Amino acid sequence: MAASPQKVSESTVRRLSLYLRFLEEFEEKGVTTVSSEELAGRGGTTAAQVRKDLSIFGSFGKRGLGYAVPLLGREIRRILGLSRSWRVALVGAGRIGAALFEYPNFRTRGFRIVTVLDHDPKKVGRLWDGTRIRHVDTLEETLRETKVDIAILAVPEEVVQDVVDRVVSVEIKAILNFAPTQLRVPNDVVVNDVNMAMELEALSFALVNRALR
Amino acid sequence: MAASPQKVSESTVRRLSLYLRFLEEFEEKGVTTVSSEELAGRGGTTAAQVRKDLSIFGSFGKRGLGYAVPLLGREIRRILGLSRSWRVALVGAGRIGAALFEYPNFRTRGFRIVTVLDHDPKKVGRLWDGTRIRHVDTLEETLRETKVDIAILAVPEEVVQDVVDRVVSVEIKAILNFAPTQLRVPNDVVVNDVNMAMELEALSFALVNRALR
DNA sequence: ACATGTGAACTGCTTCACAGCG
DNA sequence: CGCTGTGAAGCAGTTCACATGT
Repeated sequence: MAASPQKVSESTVRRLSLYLRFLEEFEEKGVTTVSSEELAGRGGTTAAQVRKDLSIFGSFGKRGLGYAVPLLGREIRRILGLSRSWRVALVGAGRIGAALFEYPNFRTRGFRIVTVLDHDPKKVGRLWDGTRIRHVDTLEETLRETKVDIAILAVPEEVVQDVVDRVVSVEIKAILNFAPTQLRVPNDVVVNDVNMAMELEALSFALVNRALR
Repeated sequence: MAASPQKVSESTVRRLSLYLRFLEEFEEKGVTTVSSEELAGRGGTTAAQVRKDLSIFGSFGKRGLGYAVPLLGREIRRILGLSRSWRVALVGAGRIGAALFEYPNFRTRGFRIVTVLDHDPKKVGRLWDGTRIRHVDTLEETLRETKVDIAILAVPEEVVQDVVDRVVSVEIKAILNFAPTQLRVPNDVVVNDVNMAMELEALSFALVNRALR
């Protein structure tokens, strides 16, 4: 049943994203049915885990057969909220901002960058693929006018908390943060961090402790 | 004591990175001692968690007092393997690669990008801040010659598995992957993924399910 | 007196194993 | 018969609470 799920762990959500990607690959190859075994085999998880993850949201499979690829794809998209498109603001048009703007996987998943803001007067006014860069001083008005749902922050760590406070003040509830700083936000706002230095540090730890495994 | 730790969870390692960052902030402010309470307060964790995390590796605090900031910083750097410097190769000099190359937090933590590789003949031969871009065809020789420890992959998903296989073939044991693909590697190789589309999808899910919290 | 270090209790995620159903 | 869906068991990570040491 597609009933209201009780509690969904962060890891389950991440795996759903993964399954969706695999399903799309299967779909391209013209595969119409997959088993939990096959879905698990592709990535780092188990068949039981796949079934548990999906069962939180309903029963999408056919016993003795498996899951219908296009149907399961649709269901996961719906669960993740990807059947609609999301309006995204990019704050910070530096190198990271530029890379993100070009990143093809955002668009294909329904994330539309409708707003770009920057501090640098030399960049303000420029057109990026049809989107005019506006000054970060106009953040509040701009985000309101362009009806932004999600803010991506690619600004220096020194200013990121200021930017967050302003983003939160216009009722934005979801933030993707690229600055290596722990943000303070009200607890109805969701923040996801992409911390590249932290990822390298985890690799460093793994290398040093390679012996004990 | 700094004895051989049994089992260290991924989350503990991530939090150590975080603590280190906070310690550096405290150090800048001239604070000489912090309690687990203060370390936890800064970021999203608890005092008990801080003490548990640290106790895996030794006892670095003084009862009744707290932790000496510079000492604990040194210890965490040692634990994470950050007392030495790591030689890093950047494969892919596109937008994401360029952003990463400029990213200041890599250098300050001892990650030195000593090698840049790209596919595009127009980019090969260029100097990026003293590092000459070499053709990805020379990957094996170049990584060996430049004694690379860690490879950062910022290449299109269509080619990433090929690149991984070649990187693995020259005995590199740590990979930071920016392509939205589950990589196949031997199990003595550690891979960390930075999947920005997945992060946005998690935000999408959170927005859709905001009601039930 | 105060904050660490740590066993014990708890919570939640993962794996197991099998009943249920096409 | 085969593979899903799921309660129960197992395991890992977190929180609690207090003994320990300065």
